Amino acid sequence: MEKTYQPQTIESHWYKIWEESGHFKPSGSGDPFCIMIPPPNVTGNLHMGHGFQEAIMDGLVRYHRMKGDNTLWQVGTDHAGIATQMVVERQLEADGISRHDLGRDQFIEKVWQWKAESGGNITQQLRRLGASPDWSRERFTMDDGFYDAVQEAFIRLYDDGLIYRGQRLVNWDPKLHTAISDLEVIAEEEQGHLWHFRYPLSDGSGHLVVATTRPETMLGDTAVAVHPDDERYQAFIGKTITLPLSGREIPVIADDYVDRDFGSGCVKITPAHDFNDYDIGQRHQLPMINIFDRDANLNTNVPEKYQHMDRFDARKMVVADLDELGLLEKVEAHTLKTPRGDRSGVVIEPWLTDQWYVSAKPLAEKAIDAVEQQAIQFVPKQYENMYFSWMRDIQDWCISRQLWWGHRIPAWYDEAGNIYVGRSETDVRNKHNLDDSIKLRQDDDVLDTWFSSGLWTFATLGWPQNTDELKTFHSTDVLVTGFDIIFFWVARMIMLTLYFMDDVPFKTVYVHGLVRDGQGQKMSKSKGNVLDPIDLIDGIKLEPLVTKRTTGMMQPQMREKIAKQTRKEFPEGLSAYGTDALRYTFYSLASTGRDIKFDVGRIEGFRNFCNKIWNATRYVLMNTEEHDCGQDGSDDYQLSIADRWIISRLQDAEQQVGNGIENFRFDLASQALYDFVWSEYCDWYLELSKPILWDDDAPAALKKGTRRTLIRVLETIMRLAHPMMPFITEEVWQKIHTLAGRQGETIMNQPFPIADDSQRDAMADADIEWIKQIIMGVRNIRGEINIPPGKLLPLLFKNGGPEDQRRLNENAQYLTKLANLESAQWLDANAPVPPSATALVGDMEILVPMAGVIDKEAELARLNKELGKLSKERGRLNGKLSNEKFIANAPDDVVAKERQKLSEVESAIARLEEQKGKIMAL
RNA sequence: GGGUGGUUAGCUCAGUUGGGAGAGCAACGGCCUUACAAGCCGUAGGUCACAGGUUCGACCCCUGUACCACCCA
Repeated sequence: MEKTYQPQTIESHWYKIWEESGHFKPSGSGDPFCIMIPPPNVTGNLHMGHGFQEAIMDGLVRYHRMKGDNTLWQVGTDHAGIATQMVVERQLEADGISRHDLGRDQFIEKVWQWKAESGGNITQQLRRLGASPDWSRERFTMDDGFYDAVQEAFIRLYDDGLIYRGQRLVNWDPKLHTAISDLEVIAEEEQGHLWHFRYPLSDGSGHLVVATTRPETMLGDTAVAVHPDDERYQAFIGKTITLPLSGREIPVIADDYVDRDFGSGCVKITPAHDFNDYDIGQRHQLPMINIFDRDANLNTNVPEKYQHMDRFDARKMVVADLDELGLLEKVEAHTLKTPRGDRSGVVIEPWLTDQWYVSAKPLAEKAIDAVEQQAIQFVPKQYENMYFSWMRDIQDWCISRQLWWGHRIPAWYDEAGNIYVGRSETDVRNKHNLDDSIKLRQDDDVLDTWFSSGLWTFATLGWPQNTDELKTFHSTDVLVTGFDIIFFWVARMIMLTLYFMDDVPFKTVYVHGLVRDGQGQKMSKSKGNVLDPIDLIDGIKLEPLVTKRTTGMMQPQMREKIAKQTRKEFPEGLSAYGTDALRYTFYSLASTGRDIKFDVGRIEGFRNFCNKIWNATRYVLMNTEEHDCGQDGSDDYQLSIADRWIISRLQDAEQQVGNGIENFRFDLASQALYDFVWSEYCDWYLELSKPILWDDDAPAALKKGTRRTLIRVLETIMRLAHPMMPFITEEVWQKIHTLAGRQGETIMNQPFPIADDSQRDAMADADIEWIKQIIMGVRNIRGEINIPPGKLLPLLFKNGGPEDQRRLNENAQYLTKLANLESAQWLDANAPVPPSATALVGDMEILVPMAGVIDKEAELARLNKELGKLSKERGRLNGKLSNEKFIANAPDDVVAKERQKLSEVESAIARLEEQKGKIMAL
């Protein structure tokens, strides 16, 4: 074996073998367990969020596979309407072609071509993370079967009266010319202004001052609103305003939506261009005046001088014109949340259009019930509140998009505008007895991508056919996802699945936090703080990293700052940490919080952990290969106290790791494993094995027992760790499993270790604890008073009981080796004691004679430090025990425990004081 | 404005019926000791955000405040 762990040489090797051997497919036996991957965007590249999510899912899937479950991890990608269409349009643009030049059919052809060439990027990256989904079942939301399922779903919902066409305000992207969902609108704080305008009353009795952040929309105002209880404006309610510039007469209305303390307390109402104003407009039956065209330029509903102007130019002109009329009262700087399209970056307009909607209320009722009845559970639980609050106030869902790439809406119109929904034009004609004399035209729009991904859990399993897979694996077990898409995806999956399957899509939703950088900042291209999981696996030099972070930026002026910051943070670039270390870092961060701060310092620690495992394996192999370690199942071996101890501790580790995974606490599982491997198996057990293996006089049966334990515990650790670190565990397991008496092709389908309480051994635990106490006591003396580590020391034992004496007799060889002793000698009660440095193990004193090695002052300092700690503890205990109420009220066992502690502390103080006196007297 | 989560060692985070504050990294001192210097040994470091309350006893339960983050309006 190499002397250090080299991840890159083993990862691709094992992944290829796993995939080719079909180990990712369901076994066909055992309880079904199924996870659906949240389908990544086909245009996407792997980011840290995917990395985290994949690590969790793969951990769960590998765990269940090892437990013997019939495990399916369904994989696939999402066609991502806007994103994909934009990618292809940009490519065409480079050749000077627009999609309109090509026409719809040819453009879609181009998209499929692009998908064939570049659409597999993200799935290749998933493989690098060690993900083990069943690739043979990979689906795409636009593939034929899925397309049919989506059409079917639309038609059924329409026929059942749950889909309708209507005119509403939508989030309109004036650049991409489509409605977009709330999820695709990013509202970020930007610096703007608050303009205060005087709106003259029609009766000439004065004016009202309205404040607005969007002056241009005043051309579409149809009212001014005040709060009904606002004393300042009572007299104005019911009067009218003559709207400047357009001269329209509009009413002053009262509505308690108005915030009296914001601006002047008077609000202009523009129902066609603001969501809140729309609601007010509905309540007061106000007319809606649409003043924008599809580019968000002003249309012909405004005075001629503003027509066809860009909205921002119009803003300037409106302000200037009002100023000139003496109607501009003041302008204040104002921070506001500006909605922008996350794809286009332009300001989104609320805009009145004809769209298709799903009636959400009837679907939501059952979806709320399912969570209330615990048919679906959220982990952590508090996300259920988020879900409920959204569900109980749900709005109808706009599902049409003005794009070409996507699931085309299966609706046809005749020339009179009648709507017919069906599987095809022929189907529609048959269904409604329409002959060829009636011209039909299919709706141009496609469906929201979330509509299709809402069917993901069952359409991937073959719905609408009632396939075996559907029967076996639906409903699925766990959905792993970020809280940011609870509304947009999770909630909609629940609604649609209940509707079509009369069943929940999944039983548990594990909601994880957002992966941020080490400072807690959201990772984003524009901030230049993005880490690519692949770079953490393979490593990247500084210059390529800088280049990567500074190319293709929306704001080139940031380039220098980002370059500087990157050079400062990663002067050496990033090391190649390997997949297992990356995954382990994710697990260690997978607690219940909402932010996952990814600190590069931590991944290094876990790469070192991999190296630790690697080197422990080297040690074990050196001592077991070519030896009888019971691999044939023979039982002529004897277990040492250390063997019994590590086996006992292993049960604890197995239990904690298993519990952690079952409860989605991968942080606790990974921590328990780390502690066991490093702090118990490596730090103590491997060291304790040496005195036996290196002792030529040790009995063969004892050596065999030690070898057997070394290899078998290591083999068990590999199985315990496999779900979290698949590669190194497979590599090591392949080298060691026959020595541990195991057979099999891969660790992937070996049994996951289950704790066995009969293997716990309280006596071994106590004896080893005693040994550790002594060794640590000697090491403390050594370290504190500067005795060279190589110096062999004589050690005396004083004032111990029979149990101490037994332990010393049985375990002297461990003490000698691990504490580097020259001798270990039991002192009788009245034997003379040389001046010594002392440590306490219970009532027993261990003594290192000072002659020649120990500095008097240093030892006094050490004793004083120890005494300081003890007397502080004594004060605390005395205070507690002299409190009568404590004695009266606390449970007896607690009181007894505190008394016991006090007596131990007092005895320790007495001994150390005595010791101190002796040393001072020297 | 409404809601949710958070505030524990210099940093990133654990702490599960209220009963002796922990880990990793960083720091300091000492070590190439035949698995591992990506290591070993030792040490130091915390009014558990703040203020009240309940309790014999509070990091933990209750109330309020401050700050941070996110969601909704």
